[in-house]
Order: sequence, then structure tokens, then C-alpha cells
Amino acid sequence: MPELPEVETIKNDLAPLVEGRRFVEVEVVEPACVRHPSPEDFRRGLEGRQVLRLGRRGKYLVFILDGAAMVVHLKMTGGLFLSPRPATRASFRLDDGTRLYFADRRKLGGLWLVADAAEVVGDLGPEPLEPDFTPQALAERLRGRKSPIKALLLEQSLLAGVGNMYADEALFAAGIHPLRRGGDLSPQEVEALHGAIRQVLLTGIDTGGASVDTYRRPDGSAGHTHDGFQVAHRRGEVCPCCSTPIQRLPVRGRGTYFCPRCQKL
DNA sequence: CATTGTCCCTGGAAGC
DNA sequence: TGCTTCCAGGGACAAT
Repeated sequence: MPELPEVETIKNDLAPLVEGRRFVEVEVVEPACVRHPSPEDFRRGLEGRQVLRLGRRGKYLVFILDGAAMVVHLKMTGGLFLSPRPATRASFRLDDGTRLYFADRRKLGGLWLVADAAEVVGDLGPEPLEPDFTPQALAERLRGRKSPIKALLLEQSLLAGVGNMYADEALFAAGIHPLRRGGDLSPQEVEALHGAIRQVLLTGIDTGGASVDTYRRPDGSAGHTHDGFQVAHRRGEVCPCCSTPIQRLPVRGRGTYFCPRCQKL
């Protein structure tokens, strides 16, 4: 399930292959995956367009083109690959013969072709790895919020790019119970959480992303981040710090893993 | 605006 | 064994 580190890894893998290249042929296999404009206009609008830069905003991958942007969201099971894959929903050929395949088993992901990427990613919160994401900025966004901190960390308008796995890892690293009210965290706890968020995301990028489900890098290889997970998706295992069994509890319908001893309510 | 619930989608797991 | 049901969860959207 691609979150910020997985999308960043895909971006870093693909950037040297696509930057400066031109789309020469686009095939839409599953029209429903094209969110804007119509599949036919998407194909026509993309062909001939040059990729100036490959970027990322939150969990969105952004192809910055000459006069437009193609935005990709992988949701749960989407991926971009350099060779044919099962469940390919769209494919792209570049002017040097490179091919890209957008595959997505569950069809939840989407593609957009827009004049300005902000039309799709405009409502996202701050980038957690940018300098403007400070402990104070996080505290300000949590102020007055009564929802469980776990639910708030998943709000992309509050903070861009954190998903279920990294939210659990960050809360564990900060020693904060997932059901604590966001607005009730002390300044010290907010600072610890801020540092933990950045640390787990940077570790994720360093280790190629977490292949707990269908996530693979563009060349088909798996990431290694999940090998280092402390609690996320470790159902039935024990806390690496105190050996207490890891608990799983649904928070707003999302499976949440934590250590009841290291993360007290 | 804040909060909560529903829906989309498919394959693997669990249950009968 | 074979069938049915449940569940995973990002995020848009609707309801309150």
C-alpha cells in the first residue's frame, strides 16, 4: 500500500528514465482509471507531451509536463512498472522506447491530466519532510481537534503522505496511544510525534518502501521497510521493547497496531 | 468546519 | 472439498 516512502521510491526510480522524455503512445486499457478528462482526451492530450520533471506531493506522483501535468494516485494496489504486469490499466511508450505500465489489481487508483497539478493536489496539508513542517506547525493543526490522533494522522489535509502503516509506526516510536485525542497532546508529545513521523518516513525511503501487500518498485523488486516495522502489521507478535503482545484495534475502520504497555492511554 | 459513516474494488482468508 | 462471507484501506462523498 503505497504511502509517502513508497511513492518517493517510485519517483526516484523512475525520474532518470522519464525526465526529458516525450510520451509518444498512450493506451488506456481500463477507462475507469482515468479520472480526468475523458479517456480519449487523456490519451490525446498526453501524446507528444514532454516530461520536464517527476515530482511527488503526499501520496500523489506528479509528472510535470510542458504545459500540463499527469497526476497518478496508486491507492491500495496500484503501481508503475517498466515491464508488463497483470492488471495493467494503462500503458505508456516514451520517445526512447521506454515503456511504463500502470497496473492496479483493485482499480482504486487513478490518473489525471490537468493544466496544473494543484487542481488535484491543492487541498493537501504540509509535506512532512519539508522544513516548514515544524513541531509548532503540527501543534497548530492538532489544536482543538478531538478525534483520535491515529485518525488525524491519516487526514491528508492535515498532513500529506502518512498512511496507515507509517501512522502506527510513528505513534509507537513516539510512545503515544492511537486513541489519544489530537488536541490533548502535550507540546513534548507533539514534538516527539513530529520527530517520529519524519524518522519513520526517512527510514522508509532509505529502505525502498514496505512491501506488505502488492507494492513493488518499478523494476518489480520488493522494498525492505516492512522488515524493520516495530508494530505495523505485526499481528500476533510481541512488542520489540517490552515483549507485550501487540494489539490490533479498529480506529475509524482502519486496522491499528500498537503496544498497550509502551503506548498508554 | 468537525466528525462519522458509506462506498468503491478484488483476491485471499476465514467460516460453514 | 467447495461454497459463501468477510476483510484489507485511501480517500471522495454524504449526512449530521
